[in-house]
Amino acid sequence: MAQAPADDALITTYGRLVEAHSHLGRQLGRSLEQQAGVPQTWFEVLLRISRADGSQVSMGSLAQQVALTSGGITRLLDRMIDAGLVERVACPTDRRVAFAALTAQGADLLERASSVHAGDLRQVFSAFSDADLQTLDDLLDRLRATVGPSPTTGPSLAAGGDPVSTGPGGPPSRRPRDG
Amino acid sequence: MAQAPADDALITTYGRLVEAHSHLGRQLGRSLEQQAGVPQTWFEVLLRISRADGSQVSMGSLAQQVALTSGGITRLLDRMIDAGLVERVACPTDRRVAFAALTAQGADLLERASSVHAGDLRQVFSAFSDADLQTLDDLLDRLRATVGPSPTTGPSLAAGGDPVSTGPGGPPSRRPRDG
DNA sequence: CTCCTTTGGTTGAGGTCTCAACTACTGATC
DNA sequence: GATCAGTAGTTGAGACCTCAACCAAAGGAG
Repeated sequence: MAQAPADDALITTYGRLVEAHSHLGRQLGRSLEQQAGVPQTWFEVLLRISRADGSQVSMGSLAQQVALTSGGITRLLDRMIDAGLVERVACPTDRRVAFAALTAQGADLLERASSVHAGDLRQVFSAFSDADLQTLDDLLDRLRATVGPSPTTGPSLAAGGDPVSTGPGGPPSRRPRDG
Repeated sequence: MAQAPADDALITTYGRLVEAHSHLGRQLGRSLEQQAGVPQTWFEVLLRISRADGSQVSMGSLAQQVALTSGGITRLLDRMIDAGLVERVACPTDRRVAFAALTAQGADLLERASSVHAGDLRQVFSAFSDADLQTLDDLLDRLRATVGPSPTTGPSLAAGGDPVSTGPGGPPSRRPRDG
């Protein structure tokens, strides 16, 4: 385990990121679910759709934004459609493409959930100054930029208009480990 | 969505954190798996065990550190034990407790994987100055601190075993950083 | 010592995701 | 216009996780 202390520090820094995200995510997700009745994944989808240009996004773009594979997004949307929150809209210019759009009910729920989420975040960030937040935004953006969003099986690029950016795709492939 | 722009900004900031984590995580996980043959979850576990006091951790503590429920950690360990990387060690003073410890093979794998991981991280952070890293560490620590470690089904709080960082909650951590 | 509450961990049932194979459609080439 | 490679999305099988019920041991009260 004797590695350069600098490497160790990097690993630890990354560990901080992972922990910050997982702890926050768990807490915020729980709150969202209890107070607004929406799983955090659903909220994420609703938000992305509403922020997209024309309030609709292709499945592929959505998949990238929420870090799911195309297969994953298909089923997630299926469930949300069953719940009456979103609907599939056929693309008029490319019949392969399916857009996701909010229903009135979905938009309504998003609004309520956003309010809850914002409240939670205000608490979480209560000890952060505007400068802190700005710095954090900057660092996270740079971090995000180092690696292109590289999820998915399928789509390659997203259409614009997302809250938190979009970008080119990356290489797939993976080997499962048998147990 | 008539909400205060400040709220909107917070939501977006949090979105950045989520994205930074998910994109990085996916990429690093893939690399780890391809180059070292370890799923990133396993790596995380190996690392936490090795860094724990006495190179052993209780299941509960481990569960918290990797953000899994107790049920989840039980099975994860089962798989890793099957693979010969870790072993369960009975606690001599409390027969309810099971410790996880590395086998020689596990320690070996960890060492190789750490090297891969550190290399990846060096690339990821290549555009970050020492000051940047320090700032990032600080911000993430503060973020982590706003919410206590979340409850995982079962254990309420674990003994010791600070995450992956240098010091337990207290003062903002000092990072040993050298070229 | 016995009862009872609390805590650590494991197990069964159910849910969501990834991977890989497959269908449908587009656009380029001949 | 027919062919073929590439792209968008869906679907089946398998992996992994969470929730909740459960067992075993520890610790305090009577």
